[in-house]
Amino acid sequence: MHNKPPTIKDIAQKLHLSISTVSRALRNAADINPETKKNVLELTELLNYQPNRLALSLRQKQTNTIGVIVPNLDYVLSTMVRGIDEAALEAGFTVIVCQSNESFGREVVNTRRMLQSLVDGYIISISSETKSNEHFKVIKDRNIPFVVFDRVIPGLEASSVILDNEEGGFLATEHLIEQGYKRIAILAGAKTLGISNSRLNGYKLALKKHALKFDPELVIYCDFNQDFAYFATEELLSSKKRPDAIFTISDRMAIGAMLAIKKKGLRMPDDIGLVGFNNEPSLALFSPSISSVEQPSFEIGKMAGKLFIEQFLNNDFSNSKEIILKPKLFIRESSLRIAKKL
Amino acid sequence: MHNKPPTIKDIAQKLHLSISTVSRALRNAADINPETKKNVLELTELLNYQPNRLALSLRQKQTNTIGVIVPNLDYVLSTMVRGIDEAALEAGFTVIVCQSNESFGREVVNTRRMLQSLVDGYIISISSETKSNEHFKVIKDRNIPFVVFDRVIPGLEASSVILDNEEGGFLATEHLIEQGYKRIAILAGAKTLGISNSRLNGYKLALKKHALKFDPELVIYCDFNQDFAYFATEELLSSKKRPDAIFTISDRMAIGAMLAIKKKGLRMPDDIGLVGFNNEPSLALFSPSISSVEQPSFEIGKMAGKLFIEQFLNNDFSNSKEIILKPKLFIRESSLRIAKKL
DNA sequence: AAGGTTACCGGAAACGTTACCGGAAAAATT
DNA sequence: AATTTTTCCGGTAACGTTTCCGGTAACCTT
Repeated sequence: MHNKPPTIKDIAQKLHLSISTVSRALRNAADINPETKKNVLELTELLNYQPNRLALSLRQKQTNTIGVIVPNLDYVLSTMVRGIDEAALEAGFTVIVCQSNESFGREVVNTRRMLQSLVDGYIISISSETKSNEHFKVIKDRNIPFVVFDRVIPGLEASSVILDNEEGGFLATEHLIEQGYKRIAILAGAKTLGISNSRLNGYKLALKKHALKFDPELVIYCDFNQDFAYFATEELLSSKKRPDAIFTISDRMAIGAMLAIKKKGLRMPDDIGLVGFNNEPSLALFSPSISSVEQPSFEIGKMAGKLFIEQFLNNDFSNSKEIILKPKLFIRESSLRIAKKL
Repeated sequence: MHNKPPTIKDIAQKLHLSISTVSRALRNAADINPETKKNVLELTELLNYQPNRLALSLRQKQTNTIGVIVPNLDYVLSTMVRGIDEAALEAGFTVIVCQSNESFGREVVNTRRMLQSLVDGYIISISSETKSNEHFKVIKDRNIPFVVFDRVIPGLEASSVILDNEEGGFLATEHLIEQGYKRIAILAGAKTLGISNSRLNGYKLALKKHALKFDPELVIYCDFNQDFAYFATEELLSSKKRPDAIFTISDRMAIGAMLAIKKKGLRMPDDIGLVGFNNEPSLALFSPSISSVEQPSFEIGKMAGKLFIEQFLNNDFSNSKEIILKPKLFIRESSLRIAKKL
C-alpha cells in the first residue's frame, strides 16, 4: 500500500536510460544531451522526485548538516540558534539541535549519537554539569570540525565565539557603584562555568577600580533558575549587613531576586538596586523595569555558524580562532537612582 | 589527516571475521558464538565504534526519526516540542525540528526537504500563512504517517491532538462577563487559522449564554505579535464606544494590549479587564498580573508523539483519531474586580 | 577515405549496513 | 560408525546515489 518514492532507477527505466545518465541530468551536468536532460527533468517534476539524502550522504561522506548541542533553549540560546540557522541556510547547510537539559549524561549521549555519520561537525555550548571533556576529545581526535560558543569547554582547544563576560560583569557593577550603591551582592551561577567566573571577575575589577572592598560573603554561587535565586536573595536580605544592590548573572535569577525583594517590602531602586544579565524582552515590562546586560545573541550564533562553515570548507580547523563580542548595558528603573545623561 | 571512523569492515578484518559475523555480533544476535561476540564487543568498545546510521537507514528504509514542523518556537510550541521529544525518546526515536517562521514558503521547503528519506513521518503545526495543503497531500499520498497538533490542517484528514479552543474562548469570556464587563473586545488572530475561529466561537457562545449582543466591531483580526496588538488596542480604546474588557488569544498580544492600556492611563481591572491565552510564566509577574487561559502544552506534545509512534508501529494511519485536551483559566489581577470564592 | 576528435551514454564499483541462504564443522542421535 | 541435527560462520545481494572508465556513433579534419 505504501507508495514508494520514485528513485533515479525508476526514472531511468521509464525513459529507457541508464541511471548514470539520469544522475548526470540531475546534477550540473557535463556530457549530457540537452534534449535528454529536458526529458529527465520533466519526468522528475511529474513524479515529484526527491533525491535520497541518505544514499547521497553515504556516497559522498558528507551530510551538509551541523549538529548543535545546547544546554537548553532559553531566550538567549534560542536566539543564538536562530543565528546559527541563518548562517547555515546561507551556506546550504541544515542544522539539527539537541538539548542536553544541563545534564552531562544527555550531552554525552547526544554527542555520540550525532557521531553516527549524522553530522559533518558540531557547534557546542556545554551544560553546567559538564566537567569532563572526554566525549569531545573523541570528536577532536577524529578531526571532526567543531566550534564552541557561549560557554567554552575548559581544557580543549577549539575555535570559539563568546561574549566578553568580564566586560559584562564590569559594566553592571560599575553602573551600580556609580549609582551610589556600596554593598553589592552577586548571584554568580555555577562555580564550574567559565561564564560565571568571568562575570564575577568583571565584578571584582569594578570594585577594585572604585576602591571598594571585595567581600566573599556577597558572592552566592547557585543554580541558574528563578526559585534558587529567590531563596538566595531572601537569605541575603535577612542577613545583618544586608546588601544594597544585587547583580545577577541571568535574568531568570533577577526575576527571582525581584520577587524576594518585593516580598520583603523593599523598594527598587531606592532601598536596593538590581541588574540582570541577557536583557530578555519582558524585563522592560515589569515594574520596576529591570536593568540588564545585553549580549548580541543572534550575532554570536551567526558568527559561530560562519566560523564553522569557513573552517569546514577550508578543511582547516587546526589553528583555532577566538571571537569575542561586546555586551551592552541597558539601564532601567531597578537601578537608576541618579538621573543621568546617557 | 582525517581519522576515519571505524566501520564494521575494519573490525572484521582485525578479528579475521566476516562482516556478516560482526554485524550479527552487534545486533541481538542469533547464531553467534558467545566467545566471538565478546571479542567483537570488546573491540568495538576499544575503537569507539559507532554504527553508520546513514547506511543503516538506507538499508532498512527506516530512519527512526520524526520530522517536526512548527511555525515558531515560542513558549507554548517549545513546550509542546519538549513533550514530543520525551515521547520520541521513550520509543527510541529522534526528533528533528524545523521552524517555518510562519512562512508558507519555508513550510513547503521544510516539508520537501524532510521527504528526502530523512524522516519516517511528520508531526506538524501549520503556519498562519498556510492556505493550500498541496505539500501535505504529497506526503499523505505516499502513505507517510503524520500527526497534526496545536493547529490543524484544514481540508486534510489526519490524526490530531489539539486544545479545546472553543472551551478556552468560552472560559475567558464568561469569566469577564461574570466580572461585570459588558463590552468585551477580542483580538482574534489570523482569520485563516482554525484556532482563531474556535476561540472566537467560544467567545460568541459565552456572549449568547449570558444574553449579550455580539458586536462585529469588537472583533479585531490581526497578527499574533505584540506590536500589532498594541496598535489594535490603541485604536479600540480611542473609539467612541470603547470596550471595557479585552480578550486576546495569545499572551504576546495581551502584553501589547496592556502597554496600550497603560499608555492611555486606564487602570486594570477597574477601567478595563484583560485576559490572555497560553499562560506564559512571566504573566504572573507583571503588575497587574495578567489572567490567562492555560493549555496543557507538554501533554499535547507528548500525546502527539505517542499517537504518532503508535500509528507508525501498527502501520495504521488510515482511520484518524482526534484527541482534544481541556484548557484551564488562571484568574489574576488584570480581570478580577469582584472577590470570588474559587 | 582514413584517422582523430567530440558528444553522449552505459557499466560497474563503492559508500556501510543488514538479511537471506548455504555450507562446514561439531555435536548429538541412532 | 553412520546419520541427523545443531552451531556457527561466510558469501552475496540490496538500499539509492555518484563517479570513474570505457565504448559507440557521429562529426571534423586533411
